[in-house]
Amino acid sequence: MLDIKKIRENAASIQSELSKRGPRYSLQGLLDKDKKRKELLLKAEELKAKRNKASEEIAALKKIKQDASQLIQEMQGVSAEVKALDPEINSLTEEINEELLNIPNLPDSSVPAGKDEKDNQVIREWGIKPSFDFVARDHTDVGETLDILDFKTAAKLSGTRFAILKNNGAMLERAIISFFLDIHIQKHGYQEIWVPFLVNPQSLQGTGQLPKFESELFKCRDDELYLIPTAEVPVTNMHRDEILDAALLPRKYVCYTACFRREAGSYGKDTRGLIRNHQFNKVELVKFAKPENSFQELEDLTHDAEEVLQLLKIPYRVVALCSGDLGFSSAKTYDLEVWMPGESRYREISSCSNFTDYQARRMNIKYRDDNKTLQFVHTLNGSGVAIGRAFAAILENYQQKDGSVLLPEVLLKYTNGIKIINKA
RNA sequence: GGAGGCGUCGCAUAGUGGUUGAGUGCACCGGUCUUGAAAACCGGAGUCCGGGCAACUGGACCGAAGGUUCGAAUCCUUCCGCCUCCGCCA
Repeated sequence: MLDIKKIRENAASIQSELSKRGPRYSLQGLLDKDKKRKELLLKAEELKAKRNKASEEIAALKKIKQDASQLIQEMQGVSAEVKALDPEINSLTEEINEELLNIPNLPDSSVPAGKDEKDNQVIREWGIKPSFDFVARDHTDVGETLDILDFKTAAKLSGTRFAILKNNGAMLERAIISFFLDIHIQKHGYQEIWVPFLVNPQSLQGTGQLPKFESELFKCRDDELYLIPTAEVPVTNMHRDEILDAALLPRKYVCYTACFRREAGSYGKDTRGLIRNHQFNKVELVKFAKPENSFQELEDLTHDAEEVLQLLKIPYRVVALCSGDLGFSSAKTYDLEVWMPGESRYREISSCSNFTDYQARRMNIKYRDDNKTLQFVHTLNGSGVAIGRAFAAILENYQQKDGSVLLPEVLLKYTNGIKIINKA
C-alpha cells in the first residue's frame, strides 16, 4: 500500500500520478478520515496521559495507606471518556486501512502513459519468426492430433479451461519445468524453493490479490484457504514481518508451482487450448532488493526470463506496460510475449514487475540501510516463464509438415533423448 | 477428530493487579584494556503512531480481539498459532 504520510504531505501530486492509471482513485475521503482520526487520537492520548499519571499517584497514596478515593472517582470519568473515544478511533483506522488496501501502486515515472494494452510500448524483439511451407496450425490442433493434449476428457473431469497432458506431452511439460529451474538456479543464481499451493487470506493481502480481487481466486469452502494464483504469493510472503539482513540483499528465489485462477470475466476469451486455463504450471522468479537497486534488478530479472526463451529459440518481444495496463501492485512491468505462428500473433508468456515498497509495506518486510535505519525492501517478481504457454509455443514454432513436433535442443537432456514427438 | 501443554523486546528465559519507565543470559553496537584480536570490564541499545526548529516529549505494543478495574504481561471470555500424545491416513 501507499504511505499515508506521503499521501498527507503530497496529496495533489499523488492524486495526479494515480489518475495515470485511468479510473479515478479519489484520495479525498481518505484525507478527511485521516484528519478526523488524528484529532480524536490527540484527545484520547491526552486523556490517557492524565490517567497514567494519576494511576502512579494512586499507587503512591495506597502505599503509604492514604485515601485516594477522590482521584479514583475522577479517573472513572476520564476512563469513561477514553472508552468512548477508542472504538471511534479504531473504526476510523480500519476504514482508512481498508481504503489504502484498495489504492493501487503509483506508476514509475519511466512507465509510458496510456489507457490500455494498445498503448504498451515494444522495447525490443528477439529471434526470427519461423516460416513454413504449409499452413501453420495452432497448438491445440497440433497437440490433439499427436494425442498429447486432451481437452475433452479434462472437461469431463473438471470442466472447461482444464487440460490433460498425455504421453510425450506429459513428459515435455516435466522437461520444461526442470529446464527452467536448472537455468535459473545454476546460471542465474536463484535459490530454489518449494512452497504450499494453499495459502491464508493474510498472504493474499500481502501481495495485493485481496481484498480487491477475491473473485479471481479459488477458495476452499470449509477452510480459510485459497489456491495460489501464482507462486509470487507464498514466496514473497515467506519474509512477511521480517527484517532482512542487508548483506544478503538481493535475495533471489525461483519456485515452481501450479497456479489456479478462476478467470472470472474472461468468458469467451481464449477458451481453446492451453492459453488461459484454470490450472497451469509456472516457474516464478522472486526478488527482495534494496530500493536504490530495484529498477536495475527488474532489468536483470527480465533478462533472466528472456534467456530461457532464447535458449529454446522461440521468437519473442519485450513490451513495457503503459500506465493504464499496469497491474494493481506494480510500479513498472515488462511483459514477454512469444510468437505464436498458429495464431500469427504474440502471446504473453511472462510478466516481470517491480512492486517497489508497495507489497513490502503491506507485508512489513524491512532491512537496515547503511545508517542502520529500518527501510522497506523492494519486491519484484516475474514468470521465468509460464510452462503451459511455453509448451504451446514449442508446439507451434517447432511443428513439422507431417504433424510431428521437433523438440528444442536444450531440452534433450530432459527428454530422455527424445528429439521429436510423433503420433503415438 | 480426541487429550494435554505453550505463546513475553533478534534468540532463550524471569515475571500472577500498582517504583514494570518489562528484569536476566546470549547475540548486537560503542568504549577501556591489547601490536591486533579474543577474553574481561564499563556503557548503550526495540518497534509503531503523534507533538516540537531542536534538546526533548505524549501515546501504544508481552499471539489477536473483547471484558473486569482508577490501574492488566498478570484476572475473565472468545479466537488464532505452535508443540506433544492418541486416532485416521499418502
